[in-house]
Amino acid sequence: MHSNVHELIERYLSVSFLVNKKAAALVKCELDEMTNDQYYLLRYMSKRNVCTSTELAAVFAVNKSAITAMTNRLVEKEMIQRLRDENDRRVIYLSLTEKGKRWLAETETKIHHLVESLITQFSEEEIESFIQTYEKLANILQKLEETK
Amino acid sequence: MHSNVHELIERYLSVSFLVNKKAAALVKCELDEMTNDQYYLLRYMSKRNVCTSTELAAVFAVNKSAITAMTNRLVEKEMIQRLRDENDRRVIYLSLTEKGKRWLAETETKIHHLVESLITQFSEEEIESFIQTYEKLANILQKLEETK
DNA sequence: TTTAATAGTTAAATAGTTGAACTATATCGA
DNA sequence: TCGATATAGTTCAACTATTTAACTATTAAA
Repeated sequence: MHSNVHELIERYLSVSFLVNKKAAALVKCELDEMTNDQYYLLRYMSKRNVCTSTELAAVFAVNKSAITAMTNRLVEKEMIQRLRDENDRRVIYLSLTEKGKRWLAETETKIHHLVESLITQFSEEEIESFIQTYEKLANILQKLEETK
Repeated sequence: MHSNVHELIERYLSVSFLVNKKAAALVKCELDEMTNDQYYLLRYMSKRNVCTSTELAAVFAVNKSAITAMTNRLVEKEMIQRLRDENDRRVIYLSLTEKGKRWLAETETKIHHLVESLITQFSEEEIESFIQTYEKLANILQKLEETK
């Protein structure tokens, strides 16, 4: 039983590494002139509608200065815009521009086709339970962070 | 049924992104003076015992010049060494030094404890079937690459 | 034996990241 | 109300990771 846990951990480390790298490479092929991080940033911002640097730093698990650099590049590309809060002038809201929304919509279509071609090779039950476990793991990681 | 697939894809994209970022941040905490990529590189090389730049480039899904840069840094840190093949003088074999082996062994212990604390929150059956699906996905991605 | 292919490196450019120091603004307690 | 403290975000220097194109060296193939 104990050595089994050890083996499961090894398998998990190897497979998660491999899938991450290969999936990132596939996603990248669909992103003309944009990077994977830029895609995920726009994707997250689009879901939240509006958000702040501090929030992004927490979600991406990086320093705020990394977010400043990334958002600067996205502002230059006219994909997002900054808007200062008039009540609390420390905070700056980030949101997608029309160009950013257009690009994201087109890209999401491509990425969905890509993921669909992979996901449909599994039964619906298998994928459903896979994602459920994955989401449990995400929750555990989220809570772990909150306790620190 | 069809809109369900769409939703599954969305859930997969969100959860895989989140887990990747949070897990990478946790792994990083255990790696003093080394980066996540450097850890995974040493880990892979250790499993293969000896390998080449070309092989690493394929596994990491990056250009060979990226591997040259990464291995240069690891040679500087005395974690790996280069050895030219005497039969085919184009190829250079990469392998861990004693220092590299020592560091990796210590680090693997830490990472295993980390993953164990997460993995043991699931039943053995749940983890087993999760990893099995994950491995199927890895195989699909591997084959997809080979056909290209 | 010229020509192809293969293995790896170099160099310039760009993206992502950290950590420390910084500006500006808001909040809180005496 | 004022002075200390906290919060939001930026700047800068240093570094890692990556790509693309041009390159060297070596091997294989016509």
